[in-house]
Amino acid sequence: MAVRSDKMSKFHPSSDDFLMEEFPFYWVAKVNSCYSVEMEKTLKLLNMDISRWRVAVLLHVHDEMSISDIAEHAFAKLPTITKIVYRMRDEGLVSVNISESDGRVVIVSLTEKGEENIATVLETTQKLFKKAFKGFTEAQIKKTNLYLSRLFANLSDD
Amino acid sequence: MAVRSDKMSKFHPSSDDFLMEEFPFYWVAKVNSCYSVEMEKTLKLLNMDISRWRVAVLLHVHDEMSISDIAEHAFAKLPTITKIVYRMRDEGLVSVNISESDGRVVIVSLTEKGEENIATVLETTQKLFKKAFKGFTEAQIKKTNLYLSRLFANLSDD
DNA sequence: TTTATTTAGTTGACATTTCAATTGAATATT
DNA sequence: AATATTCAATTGAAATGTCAACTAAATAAA
Repeated sequence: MAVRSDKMSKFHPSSDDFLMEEFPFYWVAKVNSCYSVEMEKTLKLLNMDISRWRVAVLLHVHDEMSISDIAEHAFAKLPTITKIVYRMRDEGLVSVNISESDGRVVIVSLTEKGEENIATVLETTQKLFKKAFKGFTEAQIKKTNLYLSRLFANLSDD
Repeated sequence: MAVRSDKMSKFHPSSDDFLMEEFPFYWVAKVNSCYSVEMEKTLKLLNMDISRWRVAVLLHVHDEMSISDIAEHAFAKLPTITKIVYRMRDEGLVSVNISESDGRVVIVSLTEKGEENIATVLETTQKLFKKAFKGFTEAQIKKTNLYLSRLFANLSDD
């Protein structure tokens, strides 16, 4: 037990022998940032950004979502998504309708223009994803997902 | 070759059998977001936020850094870091000096108050890190770091 | 049925982030 | 030495994200 906590201590920023490069959350932030920057390069050509992209790809996969569904899966707060959605509506990328079964709920879906737009983005970013996973086996990608999902589960466990 | 690209295709958002939960960058963003939210809870008690924390922990580890060094390691743009640094200076957390060897360079370091502050944060966030790594062996943490660092290397490789 | 509570979303004020343009120091070129 | 170029950092304007307070619909409690 003493040995185990000794070995593990270096992963905590308070430790004397702590190294940033050993800290998973450093790498998570670094990869996330780098991925965002690379995506932005492609998205800028289509007057999109990471926020619009996240919303659009969710709608591409799920067809119809409420504002709070989107907020949950796009990792942003409700007011943030509200504003992104109406920005995207003003740009003709999504359509916005009130749910028939529940008058409080706003249903968002991609317009034709939105679908075309995301198709272009997906086509263009293919190369990026290929490059990102270069040298990874299927098993390694799955393991990456597994470790990350476990970190997430641990963090959100109360 | 055909088999391999078939197996790998589901990790690309353009694929028909794509699932968000199989997409590493989805998990990266999710973990990053959840980590940030949890950290903010602790940091708020000390009038800090993620930005100040990132700068402070870098200075805690490296003692002295230029603005652009900080920008590079804190994953933010130069103007962003400039403003965070002077905000932190106004709050008495860091001191700011012009480099003696190069008049363009601004050297930033933690003040005593800044060090005290980060010590408190580190103490308080110990629990969070313990929780996050619960069930992880040392080897698994290292593997997580390895996979993430490989994703990063691939992404930033041109 | 009336009232209270919960839930989904919106709005305005505010802090923060970013881009584009700029300053000024250091280096390279002529 | 004079000029041009590059580099580090700063600034103001514009866009974005978030909190707190609010509206309105749905549900629960009285």
